[in-house]
Amino acid sequence: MHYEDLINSVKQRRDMLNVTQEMLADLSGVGLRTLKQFESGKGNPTVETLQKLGDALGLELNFRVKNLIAE
Amino acid sequence: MHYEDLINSVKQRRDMLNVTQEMLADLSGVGLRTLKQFESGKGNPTVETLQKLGDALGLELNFRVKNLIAE
DNA sequence: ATAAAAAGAGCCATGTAATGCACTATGAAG
DNA sequence: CTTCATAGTGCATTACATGGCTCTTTTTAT
Repeated sequence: MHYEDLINSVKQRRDMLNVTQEMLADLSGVGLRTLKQFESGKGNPTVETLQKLGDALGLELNFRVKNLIAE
Repeated sequence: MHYEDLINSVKQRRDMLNVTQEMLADLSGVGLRTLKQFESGKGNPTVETLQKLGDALGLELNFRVKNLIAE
């Protein structure tokens, strides 16, 4: 999963739940500015930021073994 | 997946591949100091750092929808 | 027991993530 | 076209992640 996929996971999930950036910022405890930067692809967030967002959205961050065959 | 699970994913995978911290630091392009901090649970790495480590170990970072029932 | 390898920690400099505030851009509804 | 909600950007500040160096601790092998 590339970085953009992480971004899209958050965006899509947020849209699916009908939550605005402002609401998600409040719910997750992540600053609105930080969330905006993340979603617009500008940042290099820390794992803590990702986990806060994930927690608020019911997503969990994990490492998966890559499938080398079906890239 | 909690933060410790991310750490353990890297440690276990590194051990499985018989790679030292020093080797992984070189392979991934992550500083040895940073890797040591991460594995010893001290840090709050950026997603870039996690992805570099993942790339070198054949792991990919992703968001999964949480299963609320079987926590 | 001891030596070598690997892992962890302190110190420090540099870069940048996080954040608030104010402003702009985009988009939808009237 | 205007208005309102939502999303994106510039700027400045603070906090901390990164990474090299050195030293200590732990683990492993002989």
